Amino acid sequence: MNNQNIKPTEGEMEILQVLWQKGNATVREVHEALNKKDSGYTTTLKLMQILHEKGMVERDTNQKTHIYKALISQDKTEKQLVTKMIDNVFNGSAARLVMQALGNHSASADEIDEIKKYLDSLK
Amino acid sequence: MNNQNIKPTEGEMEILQVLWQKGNATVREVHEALNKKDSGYTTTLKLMQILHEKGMVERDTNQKTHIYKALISQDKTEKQLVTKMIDNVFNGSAARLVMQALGNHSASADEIDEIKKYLDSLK
DNA sequence: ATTTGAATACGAAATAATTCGTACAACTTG
DNA sequence: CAAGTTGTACGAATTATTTCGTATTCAAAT
Repeated sequence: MNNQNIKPTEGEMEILQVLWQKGNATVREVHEALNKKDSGYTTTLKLMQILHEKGMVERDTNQKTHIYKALISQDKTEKQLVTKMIDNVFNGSAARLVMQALGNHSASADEIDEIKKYLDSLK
Repeated sequence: MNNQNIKPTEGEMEILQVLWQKGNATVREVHEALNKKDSGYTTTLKLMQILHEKGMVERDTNQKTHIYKALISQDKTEKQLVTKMIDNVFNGSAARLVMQALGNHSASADEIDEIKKYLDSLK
């Protein structure tokens, strides 16, 4: 089984988010998307280089300005993080996580409808 | 607003889990509950002392063997972690987290019903 | 051609988190 | 009471992560 140990750090996750959203991007694009006022350009660069070393992203180095792209799947990575949280924080109960997530009025009415539809589709 | 900055590390979270579950416990009880083969007793002790320094737990030191108890609320802490995950991993969409959680860890039919009821109550 | 700007490379400092070693105090028991 | 056991305290080593400084390269513009 393809049991790659995907474990991006928090900083790495932020970058992966951007790559997943944009498809591919340069360091500068990522850095600007993150809009971090507390850390510089070379920090973002370094993290992206580390992601590359770890095999989580690939890059096209044909041009001077390299273009990065995520190699690990967003879905798999999300699943892993959620599973870990369910186990570590909610003692294995997905339902508890869900209710905690919704209780905080962080979901809009539209989102709630979407979820209901999804629940129906599960049967 | 009581905006205490609760930010337990991963190791601290593991210990808090045990304390929330047991109500209160000694270092040894926590250590054994965690059943960590990769780190020793004094590591658990140290972490619990740090939790105390940070004000996240209290302890009764009347006896030689101290008795610890969580001071921060399980609910608030869970909310914070979930909110953080929604922001960091799911770009602010609680719905996406919920669907990831359900698609994965297939919740039981009962759990799904429970969640639906819960969704209705939110309107 | 020289300067300037934008890029990468990468070691190393700074910070955060975990783990351990060891000293010492307080029980327990033979 | 002496020896062994169990506990706390806590500095320091280790490991992980983030951040930066600086060298260097390449390309564009003067």
